[in-house]
Amino acid sequence: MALVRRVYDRLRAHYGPQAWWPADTPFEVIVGALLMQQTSWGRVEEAIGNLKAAGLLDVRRLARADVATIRRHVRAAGLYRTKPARLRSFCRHLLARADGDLGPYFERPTAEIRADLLAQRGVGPETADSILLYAGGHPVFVVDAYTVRIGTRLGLLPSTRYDDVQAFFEARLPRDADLYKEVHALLVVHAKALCRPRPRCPDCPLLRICAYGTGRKR
DNA sequence: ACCCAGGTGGCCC
DNA sequence: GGGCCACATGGG
Repeated sequence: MALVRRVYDRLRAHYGPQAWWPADTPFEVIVGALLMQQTSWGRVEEAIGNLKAAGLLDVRRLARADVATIRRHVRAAGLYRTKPARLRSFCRHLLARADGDLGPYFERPTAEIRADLLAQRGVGPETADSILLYAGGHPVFVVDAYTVRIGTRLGLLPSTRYDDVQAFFEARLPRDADLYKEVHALLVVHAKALCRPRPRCPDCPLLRICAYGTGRKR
């Protein structure tokens, strides 16, 4: 049986269903994705909470707000000299491109949307794919540092380039957005729990799969 | 006092 | 193409 599938089954059995991304609306997912870079979810949650409390968690409001005002609310998410401006810039793009309406925005071929997202400042492959998958429901597999860490530790990845890792997983899983969401979420949860930079292997659910577990692969 | 975090863009060879 | 580096806050 395919290894990737087995990894998923074990993680799922160990950690249970994840139901990511935590957000009330697709727009909130987008804001979260733009803020999430190189910080922890708690900081993003705080930033989004601040925006929400200020009535700013809205495409038009954010598109019109002062960068300084946005910065005040999202400061805790770090990188405050880049993120606020990029957030506003992205909102302006959504207005120009789809009148701020995400329904139509996501009703195009995946590759087209992805190219459009990647053209925005501050949107790289992971952010673009997170938006596609978790806000738009498009079946693209999201790769992050954890995916690469676990994949490498399992001895699975011939290349660690983003597109290669993505293609690797997409080739080994049915093309299903909900499945992609769960697999990605489980990889993150597992990396946070046990697959740290210095791994703790004794009760790892991937024990006889991971090279760190028994010294054997498979 | 470190090191790390669900990246990205710029620069260098 | 691959390999560094800055970016900034807050937590362990």
